[in-house]
Amino acid sequence: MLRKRVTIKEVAKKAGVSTATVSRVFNNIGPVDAGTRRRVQQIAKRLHYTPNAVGRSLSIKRTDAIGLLLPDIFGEFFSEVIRGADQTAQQNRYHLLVSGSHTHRDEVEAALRVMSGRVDGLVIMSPHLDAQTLKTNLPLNLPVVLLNCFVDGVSFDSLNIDNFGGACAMAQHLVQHGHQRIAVIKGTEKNLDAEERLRGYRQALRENRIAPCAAWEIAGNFSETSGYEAAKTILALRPRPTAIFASNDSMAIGALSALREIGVDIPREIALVGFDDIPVARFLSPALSSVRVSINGLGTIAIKQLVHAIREKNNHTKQHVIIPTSLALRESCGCPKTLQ
Amino acid sequence: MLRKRVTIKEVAKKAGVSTATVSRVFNNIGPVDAGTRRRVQQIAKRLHYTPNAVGRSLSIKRTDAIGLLLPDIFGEFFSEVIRGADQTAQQNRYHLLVSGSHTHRDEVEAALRVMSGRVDGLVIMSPHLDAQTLKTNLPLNLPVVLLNCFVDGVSFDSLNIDNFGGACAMAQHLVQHGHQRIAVIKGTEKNLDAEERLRGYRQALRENRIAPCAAWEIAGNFSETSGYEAAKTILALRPRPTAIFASNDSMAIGALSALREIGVDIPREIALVGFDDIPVARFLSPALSSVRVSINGLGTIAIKQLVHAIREKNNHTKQHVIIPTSLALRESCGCPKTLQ
DNA sequence: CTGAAAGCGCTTACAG
DNA sequence: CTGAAAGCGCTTACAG
Repeated sequence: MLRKRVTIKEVAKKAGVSTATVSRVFNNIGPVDAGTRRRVQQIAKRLHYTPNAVGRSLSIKRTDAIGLLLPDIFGEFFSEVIRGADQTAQQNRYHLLVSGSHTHRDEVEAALRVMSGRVDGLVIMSPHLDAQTLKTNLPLNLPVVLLNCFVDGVSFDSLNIDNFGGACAMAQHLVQHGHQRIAVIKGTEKNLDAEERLRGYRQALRENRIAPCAAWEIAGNFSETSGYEAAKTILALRPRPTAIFASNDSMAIGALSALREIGVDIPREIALVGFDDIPVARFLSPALSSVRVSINGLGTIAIKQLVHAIREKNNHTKQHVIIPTSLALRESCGCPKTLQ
Repeated sequence: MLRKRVTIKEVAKKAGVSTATVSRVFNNIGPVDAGTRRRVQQIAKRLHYTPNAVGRSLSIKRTDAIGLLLPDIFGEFFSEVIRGADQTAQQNRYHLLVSGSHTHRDEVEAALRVMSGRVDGLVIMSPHLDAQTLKTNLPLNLPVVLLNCFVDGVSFDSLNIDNFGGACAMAQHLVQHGHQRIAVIKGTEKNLDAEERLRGYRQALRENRIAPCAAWEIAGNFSETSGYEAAKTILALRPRPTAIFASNDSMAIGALSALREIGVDIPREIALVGFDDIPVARFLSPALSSVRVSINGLGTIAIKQLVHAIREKNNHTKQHVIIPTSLALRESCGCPKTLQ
């Protein structure tokens, strides 16, 4: 039996009051006679009335929700981001709405439009996105924080990982372990994180008078499978590299399984390091050395920036924050076993 | 400079047409003169106009969005669910809105209300939720699919993992390996998955004339840390169990790290198995045996059920689907090394 | 303490 | 091909 959704009107009618009164009851606002209140609540319950958020939002011009736009979601990285963001949103009395898996440009645009009407502000994590696309698809003056995006200008708050610094430090560390032939498994093409990490890697080599070499730079796309494939390619190189720098941990995990399959000893024959330090990294065997980023901190800080922007009605000086990284050194690069 | 959000009215005025025409242009509907269309588009672009989804939704009584309500999000499990759901939603031209980290009952209720107005249907994954709570917090006749929830009755579609069967089969397998003292690390209390898995474990013992023993049933909450703690407790038991059945992989990962820390050989001294078969399980060392569930299949199927419900205006016979499990047998229980 | 009415931003039969 | 007007479900000054 299909019944129409019950609205405030019907409740009002059945209770013999105006919609204004019902609204007051449901928002716990203004003075309402105790008896009236009880009657309205009873009727509402009997009718299974629940206020329609869309009507409400349109009226008050506020949604109390924050949107988080993500690229392809997989692995632990994104659940950590979501977790940090969700917690912080709730602390600030916002609900978090997540939308994911947008790889193609038109998907992103569609998602932007869908989200933009439903939230008071937006955290956007979308690798290749230009300012123009954002401006044409978002309402003027919607508070926005760009997470790991490459967008210049002063229109938006932004938050980035220190990819360059982290990658450079890690590659330096490998050199200090005595490695001279260090292969890198690159991240997704045209992805900002990927590019910066590669740049950091190259910089470290140069600083140590090692010429970067195209043969050592293997394509990858941040997935475990691509790491697996890349490792196989690397193992076939002659002379064989003695260390592998995977541009993220998922690819390092894939590489790890390839190396184990072939029976290569890590770190003795080949050292292996990753980037992100996802929670599972320390539980791998050998425990994976990685560039540590506070992943859920990413979510937390982005939401804090956004909440600030919303409170200021987006009328504030935009902030460009860079999150520092550190090295989590474990067995896979030859450092002593720890569970740091 | 704070400017008000630009609306359809302003575009209409600046373009010298009615709002109806602007609407037609933006929805690519009805006949609009090519010149008029171009003019409207130009003005809209110049003004950075983007249609307000809330106004639209209210008018057409449709949101083209589906909501996914999750409990605490962490680890790979949830990203996999989200991924499956997102993909399937997009295939059906719906946008997926995810809301997570609802543990307390009032948080869940708030989330239900917030979501319910913004979507055309809802997939709800919330371990302990009763039919009454759902009914009072959701609009009558909103299509809902319950994922891994324990709600009786015929009002909602539901989707569950065969937790009992999977756990029973895995415990049987351990017995076949010769284990007589099998400890179990339990999942979160009052969680349906947790209870069913425990029930399956006990059933297997009984079928093999092994008396279930309270000392072997260690508390846990599905997190890595709780698995770590539980393993320490188990190692102190005398006589010591020869196998550990963790109620999910995250806890197995925690247990793994505790065992390695103490220097216990897996599987020789203690066999270890998990549940879920998250992607990283096969990459652990030793590779983790686990009860395999198609996690992203969970998301996929739930969305398919929901889309069907929406199309039928919720006026269909409700379906109760149970997803089967299988055993992914690897090194950690003493089975040969494979990367299946 | 309560209600009539305007308004939030859109869509859509209807009439022209 | 185009517009005036009603309506979607709510909130909120304003008046009483």
